[in-house]
Amino acid sequence: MSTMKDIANLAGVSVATVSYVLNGTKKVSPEVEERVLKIVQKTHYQPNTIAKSLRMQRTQVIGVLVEDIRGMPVPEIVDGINEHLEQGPYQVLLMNLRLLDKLYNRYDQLAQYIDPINQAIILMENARVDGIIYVAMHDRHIKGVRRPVHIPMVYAYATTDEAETPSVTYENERSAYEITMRLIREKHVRIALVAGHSASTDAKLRLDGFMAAMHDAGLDIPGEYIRWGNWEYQSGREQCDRLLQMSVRPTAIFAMNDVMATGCYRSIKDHGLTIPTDISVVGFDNREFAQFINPPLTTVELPNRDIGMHAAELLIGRIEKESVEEQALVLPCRIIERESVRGI
Amino acid sequence: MSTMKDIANLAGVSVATVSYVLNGTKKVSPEVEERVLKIVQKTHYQPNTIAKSLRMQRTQVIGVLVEDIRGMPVPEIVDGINEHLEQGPYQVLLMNLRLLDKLYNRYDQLAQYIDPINQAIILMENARVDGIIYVAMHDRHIKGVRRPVHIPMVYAYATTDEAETPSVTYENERSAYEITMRLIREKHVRIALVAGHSASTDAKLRLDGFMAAMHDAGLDIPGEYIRWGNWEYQSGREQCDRLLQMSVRPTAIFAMNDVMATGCYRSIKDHGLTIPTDISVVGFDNREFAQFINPPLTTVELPNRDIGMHAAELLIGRIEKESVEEQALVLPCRIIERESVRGI
DNA sequence: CTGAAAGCGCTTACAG
DNA sequence: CTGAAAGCGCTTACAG
Repeated sequence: MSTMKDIANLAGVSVATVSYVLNGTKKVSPEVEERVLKIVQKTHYQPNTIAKSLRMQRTQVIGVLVEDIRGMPVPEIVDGINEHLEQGPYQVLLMNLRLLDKLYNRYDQLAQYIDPINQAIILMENARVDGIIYVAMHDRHIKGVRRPVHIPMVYAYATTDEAETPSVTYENERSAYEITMRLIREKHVRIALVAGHSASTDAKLRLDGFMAAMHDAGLDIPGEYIRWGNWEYQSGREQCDRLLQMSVRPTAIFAMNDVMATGCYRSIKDHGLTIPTDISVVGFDNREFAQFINPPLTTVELPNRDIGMHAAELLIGRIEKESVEEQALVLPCRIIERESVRGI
Repeated sequence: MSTMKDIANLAGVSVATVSYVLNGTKKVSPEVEERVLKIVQKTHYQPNTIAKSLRMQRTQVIGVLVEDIRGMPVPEIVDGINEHLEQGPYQVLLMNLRLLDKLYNRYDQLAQYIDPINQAIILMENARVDGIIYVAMHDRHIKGVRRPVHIPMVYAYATTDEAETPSVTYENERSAYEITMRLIREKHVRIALVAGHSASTDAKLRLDGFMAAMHDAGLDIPGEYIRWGNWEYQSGREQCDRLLQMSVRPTAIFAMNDVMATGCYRSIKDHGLTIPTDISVVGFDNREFAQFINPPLTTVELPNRDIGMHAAELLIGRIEKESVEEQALVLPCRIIERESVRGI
């Protein structure tokens, strides 16, 4: 691979001049410029980013640290980051903590993985990334994570109380409120909740939203209508079984995620009932399969790509010091109306 | 951030010596070693990877170029790459071509995106990655892509005729053969095919497997039993509708992917029939939802993570010149037995 | 308008 | 066993 020195020799100029014409950082006479450019073309010269980074003390690389690339919202968030980055010169150094299996349904136990997380951050610092985006798998409050020195960091899909560290999440509680209201507006009164794992922040926020909607509508919630699952299919099915064995059945179920909603579908079918004729069901997440199941599921779409785009935007803003924008963005979700809800 | 020079000054030695103790590249007297290490601890010294890369002429970074991070097999393949890389010192520079929407169901049109692909490869070369893994979204034969200079490249989930360029794919045709045989072993005779988009390599390979199995079993395939869809839900539903309106209906359907299989589910339900009592259905891909639908779908699991792991292994092997292993790996799939098949 | 030179932070022959 | 020095490929004051 040829270097600027090669170009300089061939063109009979100094490397400084080559640098000036390549970067347009200084006026250069047209003849010299043309001479240099011709050689550059001929030799297919390509700059060495590493050398440039060392000299400039910035790499134009941002570190993206994901809890697990397979985690539900993660690819879309990363895609959003990439989309925002398409405008600029930044590249992405990806580190995958691979915590999916380890962390699954253990929302309280991120603490024991703080070491590998911090280790990854140190590696990114050593690689001299210009900034870091931490991409979580759950809407969690993260603490104890290393604060990188001299470079900005932003949290996507999670929050932190680290000062000066922006985060981008979504309207978890409000969306639960809205979709519950959706049911209430259809005149449902006996509405049951199939909740996620009780230790998770998501479950708490969605529970709050549900309760608030019911309260605002003046509706009663029998204690036994609140069924705690663990986000998994099987728990959705089992908790729905319980609901359907009650003497006074609910007419609508809010499952806190689409997977558990699918478990409810199964249970309802097993009981010889039909959705939405006999009972309405709504989910949360708008997983791809929500449109494929029978009947297609009304659910809440998360703004995953927007989370990524905004996280990247906040980070770049800090890197380039243009602005220290709002600290904690909370993006709206969208209710996707399908065929699993019917009025009373 | 402190540098080796700082450490050297504080310890009263040369930077060479600091480098020797940090990397263990030369014997150093125990006293000096201890002195240096103490300073390193105290200052929290961390090496500058960029400087090291420039000097060593290798970055220990591998470029991962994905057609789209949201594409079905991609996160798992990337996860496999990461898993293999956990052993070593390599990091990942991720470039996301974001071709999902552009390329969806346009299997013949990769050619028009060759420019951005090659541009991405050049950027990776400039970043001096030690090697590149190209991760495709479809089992395709890729040509015309730039061959990076001086660094190895391997294709994951696709093949190429570029000489010396290894690829890792899966047993597409053979798996279609196997799952068709699965149906035949259950005494099905009237087996229909809901095929993917006719321009895609996947569809061709799976068709070949299907035909071979039918042929080997001495079974007849009425022309109208071969229904061409386009991989999408709606096409699965429509083609299945056609099948069910025939005077002699099939007793089993092989849908070339799980999404179209789900379309078949819908169609079958609409016709008042039941799976698997009235008709058996099998899919391909083992998408997550295959376990959630009613009844759970028998399908083919792709070795996505293994593809990533092997791709990384092949690449590292070439980078470190340990071996020039087999050129084209083709990994086996696994049939996942669930409840959508019944014997006659 | 152009170039000589310093320097980013490392590693590694080479000399002692 | 230790160190002075060159050099990886760039950018950028500084001088002319």
